[in-house]
Amino acid sequence: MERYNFKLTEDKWQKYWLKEKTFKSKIDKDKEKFYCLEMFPYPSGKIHMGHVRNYTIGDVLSRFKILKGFNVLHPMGWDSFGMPAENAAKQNNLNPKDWTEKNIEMMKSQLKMLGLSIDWDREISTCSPDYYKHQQKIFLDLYDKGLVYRKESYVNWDPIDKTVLANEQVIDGKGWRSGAVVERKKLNQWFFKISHFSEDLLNELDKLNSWPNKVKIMQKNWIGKSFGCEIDFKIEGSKNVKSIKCYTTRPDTLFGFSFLALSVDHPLSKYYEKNKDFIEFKNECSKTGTTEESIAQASKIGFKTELEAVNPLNNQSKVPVYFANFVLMDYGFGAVFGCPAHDQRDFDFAKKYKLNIKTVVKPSDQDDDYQVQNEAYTGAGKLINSKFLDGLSVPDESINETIKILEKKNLGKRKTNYRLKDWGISRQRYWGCPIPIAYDEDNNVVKIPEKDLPVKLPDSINLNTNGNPLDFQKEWQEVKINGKTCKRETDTLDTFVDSSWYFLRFCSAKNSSEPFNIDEIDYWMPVNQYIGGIEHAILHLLYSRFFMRAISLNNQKTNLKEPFEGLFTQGMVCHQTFKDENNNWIYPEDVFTNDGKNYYQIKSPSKKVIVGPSESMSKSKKNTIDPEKMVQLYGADSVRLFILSDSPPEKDIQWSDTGISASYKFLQKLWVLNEKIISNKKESSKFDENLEKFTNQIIKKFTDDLNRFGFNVVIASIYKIYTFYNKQTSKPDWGSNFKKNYIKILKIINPIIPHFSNECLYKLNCSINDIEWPSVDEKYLEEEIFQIVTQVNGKKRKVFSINKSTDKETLIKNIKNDDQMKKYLNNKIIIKTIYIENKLINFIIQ
RNA sequence: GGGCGAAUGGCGGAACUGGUAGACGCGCACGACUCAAAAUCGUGUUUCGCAAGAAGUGAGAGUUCGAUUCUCUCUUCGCCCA
Repeated sequence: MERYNFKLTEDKWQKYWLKEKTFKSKIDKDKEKFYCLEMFPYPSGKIHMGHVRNYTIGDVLSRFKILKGFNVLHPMGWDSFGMPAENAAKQNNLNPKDWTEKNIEMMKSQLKMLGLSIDWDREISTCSPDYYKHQQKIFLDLYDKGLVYRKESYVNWDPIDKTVLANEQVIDGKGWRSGAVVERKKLNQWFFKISHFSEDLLNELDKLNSWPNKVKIMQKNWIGKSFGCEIDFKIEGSKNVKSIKCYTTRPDTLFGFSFLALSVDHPLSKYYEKNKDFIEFKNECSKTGTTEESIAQASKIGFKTELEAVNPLNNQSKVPVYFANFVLMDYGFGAVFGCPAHDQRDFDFAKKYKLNIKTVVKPSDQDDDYQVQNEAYTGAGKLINSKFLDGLSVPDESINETIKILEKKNLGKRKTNYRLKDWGISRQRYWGCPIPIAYDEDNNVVKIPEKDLPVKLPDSINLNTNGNPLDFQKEWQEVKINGKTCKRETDTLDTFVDSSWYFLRFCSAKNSSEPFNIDEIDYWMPVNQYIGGIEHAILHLLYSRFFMRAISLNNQKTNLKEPFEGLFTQGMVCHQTFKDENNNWIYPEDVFTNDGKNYYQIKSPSKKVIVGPSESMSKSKKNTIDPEKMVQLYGADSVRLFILSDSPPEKDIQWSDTGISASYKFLQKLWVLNEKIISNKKESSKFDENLEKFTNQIIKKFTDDLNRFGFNVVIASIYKIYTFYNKQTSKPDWGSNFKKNYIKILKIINPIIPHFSNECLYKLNCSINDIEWPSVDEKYLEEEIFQIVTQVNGKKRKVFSINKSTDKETLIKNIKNDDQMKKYLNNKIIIKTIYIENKLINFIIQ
């Protein structure tokens, strides 16, 4: 008997799939389509276990759907623009393109080792001009639709590296590389008008029934719809300024008004441009980053003007006007009214500048003389100290009533506001998609004509520059458009743009004349199942939803809004962490143990290793396991089996050595069983009903579990199958229906361990090319004998095996007469008998 | 600070709409094979108890004939946002 040689087998079937183009997808309108997509990887060098988990889940689903008769599209590509390439190239004096392409080759070969059912003919790479030329076309289309605009906006500026930083490069307000305190700097930048769809993006979330609730809630909060009021505050103390417009969600606290705060970019700031103190203040403000978090954490500072704002509900009350660092021009009108008693930020500000703090809301369990003490009260209650508003219940009634009054007096109006801001897409980087725009001598925007697309990145580039390398490419910048000499835009697009439409490109991957073909997206879209990490729950998914809407806007040919019908977010892959006595991380492969408790370093076995908690695999903690090594050691099918087996896919999974080796051993056992079955020459004429029942029931459960992503339970079923069939083959008579059922089993395990299953089927002379998902014969799902649980006062006492045809009265009579049950029931009055058919009887006694 | 989620043996986890808690795997124990070990195979494995039996799904309450599942309060942990 041969041992299972996974190397030969996996190699054989991978070559077969490649040669036969098994997973090539074509439009076939007679078949129901299924578009399965996993988030495409960034080509960072090698695949990691997170990829293995993500792509295994998608692969099992794809293969399952193929066997179920769907026309499956399962493509793969590379999210290949981005900073790591630029950084790596800088460090090693390489070209980002070469670095990226090398990584893609490496990762592609690693993905192929996993035996994924990918249609590689549709492979795309976002850094290729073949891809980004279409992206530039889409950019120009959106520009024509008015969904793209240019405005001055702040960026995070690293004053030492003299470069713009992405939000994630700002750590605790400092540049990740230089450690310098990050400043705000104003630049002209391009924006997508995502806010045009705020309401629609919010509303349509309800229709995404196959998305995790969690993700929908996160998006909803991100869009942040709020109801409030726009108020005009009368201003005194200046001839030039009559009023200031302000947005607030809490107009009901107007009687607690004690200051008005403006953004330093508020139009009013022009009157202070020459004021030395103001300039200094503005400089101080620019030292805070641009994220909401950094603004929230920065200490609140203000610059007092001589102006006073009048309370619209009480002309007698006038309060000072400040410029303050915590007010953003992007939100509302760049002006907020301060009510310190009921907003913590306002409270802090008022304390600092010794402003009036007047309580106007009291909690329901407090008296009317309630006073806010050490912190603002933001909860519900009743209005007090607010004259004609007194007694209104906070928040709903009070807000609505106040707005009504303000509207009646023409002092303000109801307004809906969104937290969602327009999407800034300019990046001051080389390794991204060039923005297809130029500027003429008068700095007017000129579109690059479609015939001149793509605007290619220059191949040779000096990356060791301060700021954007493209700014130093004078020759590249120069372009003639309609006879006029223009200068190209040197900013490139945010890489989130690349991934906002790649799912469309897969439908027409090789189409060189257009980004996608309408007939093709009509057939394949939407993506039926999208699979990826929760970290993309907000931005990537929201941007993609925006793109689909932007493309469909005023489009005669398509009105698709939602790109992803189903979404699944998988958990992370974790592993134990190890440290030496000097607190340095150690790789798991440099560690050994004899008892599973004490760990030592392989290089110096006398040195004990400190075992830390299991955390998500990361290079910095050195707790990574290399998938390629695992595949070489145990085979792809073992790796696939293990990565699905130990935890539900939406939760984190612990990588374990014993776990992977258990999967490996199990396949060996399964192989031995298969060999035994192949070499069996015994004939049987006796139909085995039990075998038929087991097989049908397990197929039913298997199918249901696969449909609901219960992979870990599916694998438990595979183990059960082994045990059953192993016992069956130990019997003298296996049953005349043995082989038929066994082949069904080999088919249902095919999506999970495809190489193994193919090889077994092949050895049994079964056709590999048109495997069908086995159907279930309903008549074997029903049992004639039922286990009926008998309880007394809800406590389980005995389990009876009962024939299904037994009627209720006889059943209860028989159970009451059972010797063991008599112990509990004799001399007791039965008050009530609960009978659940074929399941349970509960006697309630006194 | 806000939102969302989770908590079940020594460990990872299972239990569809409330109805036999602990499937399946790991680990462990014992046995078989072996001179021996590894590998492999078999049996057992929630806790207490010799047993009958009792307790038991983070803690406490509630609804119910019956709660891992539903409701409330609390504790701890995780994720996201701030």
